Amino acid sequence: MARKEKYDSDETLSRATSLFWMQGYHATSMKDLETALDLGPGSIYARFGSKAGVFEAALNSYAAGRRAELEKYLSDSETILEGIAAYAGSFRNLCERDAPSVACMMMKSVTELHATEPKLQAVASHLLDATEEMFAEHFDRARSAGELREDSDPAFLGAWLQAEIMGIRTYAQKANTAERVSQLADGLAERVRNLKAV
Amino acid sequence: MARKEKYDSDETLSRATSLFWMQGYHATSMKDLETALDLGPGSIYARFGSKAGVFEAALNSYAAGRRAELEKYLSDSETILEGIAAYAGSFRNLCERDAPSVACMMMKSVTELHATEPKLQAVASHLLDATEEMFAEHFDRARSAGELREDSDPAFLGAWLQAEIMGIRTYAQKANTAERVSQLADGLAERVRNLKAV
DNA sequence: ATTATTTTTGAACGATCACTCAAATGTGAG
DNA sequence: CTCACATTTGAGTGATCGTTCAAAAATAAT
Repeated sequence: MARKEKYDSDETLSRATSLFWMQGYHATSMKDLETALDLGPGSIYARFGSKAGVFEAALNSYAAGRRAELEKYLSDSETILEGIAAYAGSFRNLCERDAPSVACMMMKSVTELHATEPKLQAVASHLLDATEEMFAEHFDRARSAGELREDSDPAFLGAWLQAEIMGIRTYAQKANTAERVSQLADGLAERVRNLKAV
Repeated sequence: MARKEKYDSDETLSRATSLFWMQGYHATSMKDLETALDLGPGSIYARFGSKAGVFEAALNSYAAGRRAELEKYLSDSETILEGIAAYAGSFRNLCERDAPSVACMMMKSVTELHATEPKLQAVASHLLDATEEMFAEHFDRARSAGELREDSDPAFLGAWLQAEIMGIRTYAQKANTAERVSQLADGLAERVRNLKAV
């Protein structure tokens, strides 16, 4: 029974994510989504309920992708601290990536939607909190493993790392910043490594 | 000859700036502007030419305000480096301010408009560059005055400071971050002070 | 084949979008 | 008082906004 979905739902969602990530919420119209997803408005509303619903799903999918990214750096590194540092340093080539935007989608959303779409802004805010929490947990594990100085504050370091990354990614939105971005990312990675216990 | 303008042009511009700063470019409609400025569409188009024209004027006005702000901290401080540090530290109460947005308007614009309004994005990008340049010049003056270590790179420090501030201001867009923001701003001010020559 | 169920299609809705322009209004010089 | 002119007013432009929904199409069980 039942007709097949025209496209795999993951593929559909990832196209929506690209579009929203690139253009933001308000600048992306349903028409844009219809052409990008190659679906009629009815199909989109049947699956997501509203434009805001598509956005929320896209944002969650984006966050999951970023989570996986960090995990990869951690599992590829000898120590936890080195994993975090490698992740931080990975932003050195931010400007050369062919992503929909150099800025993080959660970050873009939390600033764009603050005054106009409080519910969606809250979703983005919570996802960023979860990311910060994740950073903090890894710092905490590193401390337990004796990699970090005893007087380190993992919760603060989580907030600090998130703010640092936000800074670099926002700075990278300016024109001709590739070189500086590399320097900034290198500097950040070094500061993370300098947290190491003596 | 000629009828008087209904309002002082500075007042008009500052209201437009508040609105765009708060809501961003795409989420702000001409209707919004008409009510906020208490002006008909004809008047607005006569003065600014287009919605983009209003935005550009608002952005320039915003940038001038920020420039003045930094100058104030510098003239109130004994040394140049201390002035910069005081400015950096001033973001400790970012969340308590009653500004239209905790995030910087240039920063919001450069991320929001990248894909959809390249001309306006370029305006924001250039204004941010001018700000970075201003930071760099002050660092350079500080170095010449012997306040900074000889091996300091003022141009890099300008970029670094801008990215740091961007990070804190974006982080502050999340909910319940007032305390963390204070810690981050204090930390930044301290790092600036640590640039001092030994 | 028929039926039940799911999905797609796309025309259409009222609201709002950025913007235009002719007419009204106010102002100071002569 | 009159006239020249800058400015405001606000109705109206066509286009696009997010959304709805009835009808068509596709699938799988009976």
